Amino acid sequence: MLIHLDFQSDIPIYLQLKMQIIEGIATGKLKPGESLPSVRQFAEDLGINLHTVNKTYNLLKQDGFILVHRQKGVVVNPDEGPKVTEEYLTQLHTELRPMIIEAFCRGMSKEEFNKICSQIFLELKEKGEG
Amino acid sequence: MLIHLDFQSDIPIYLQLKMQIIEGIATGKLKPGESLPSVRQFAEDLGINLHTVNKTYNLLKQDGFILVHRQKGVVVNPDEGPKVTEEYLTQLHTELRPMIIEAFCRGMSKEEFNKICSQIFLELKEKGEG
DNA sequence: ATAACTGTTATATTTATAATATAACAGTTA
DNA sequence: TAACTGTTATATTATAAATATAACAGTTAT
Repeated sequence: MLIHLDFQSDIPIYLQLKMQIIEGIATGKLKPGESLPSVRQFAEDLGINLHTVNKTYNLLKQDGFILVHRQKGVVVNPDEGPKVTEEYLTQLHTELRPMIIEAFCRGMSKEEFNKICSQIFLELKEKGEG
Repeated sequence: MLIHLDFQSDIPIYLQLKMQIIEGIATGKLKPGESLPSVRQFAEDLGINLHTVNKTYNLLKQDGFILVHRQKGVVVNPDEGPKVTEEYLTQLHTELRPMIIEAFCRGMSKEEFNKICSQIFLELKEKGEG
């Protein structure tokens, strides 16, 4: 699993890492049941602190993307991953709203907006198949 | 212009204020050419610091949503507001990507995702007409 | 059993950002 | 002259991110 962290970004490292792991799962680079490095090994590989990786793992565990076995270590959820819950929909709506408000204000139509979203969806699908 | 700030939110106040002003412009509650309170007056009304309002105004000015005349004070851009620039599209894409990755990972189809976006668009349109 | 590993927890420190507090400057307006 | 405008500067407080060390409890392989 190849990770690239931007230390100059205003996005916290633990969130960058979380996103890229989710992307790995989404595109199939990380298969269900596949192991992830230990917090110490991953931290060393990425040149960051153990606690930063641990923070990321805790978030992913909380969302149901990964499981933490006392024996097997950290593993991509081998069963069904997290689904579209009510809680998630609320969060998604909260995050989308301000973005759409600005898009609307700039004169972007919902068709244009949806086109951009669809394109990102297709890119993910292609990565998953390719 | 009615503003509600959530001091418990993890979203910074200056961003909450920025979003709500843009929403006001989007929904027509703030008309082109309309005046906004001075930094001091607005800060007093909202119970926050002068500099927090100033930070918001500077961001809105930078994006072209408002103008700052030495005489007239702060005014909603009376001409055409900011449009869909290349820079904006890049930013939008960067913000949308992680959200769509998670949606995709949770098994949400692009049709479902677009439906949610469309609904938010329609809500804004209704507010603007109503 | 000893050693090396696992996630987890605790504590402390450094760094960066958000927000506030005062103060002042230059220009405008009544 | 007095009261306002945005702007700038400086300092302080509060919070979150990231790091540094250390330890604990359980597992695994030698």
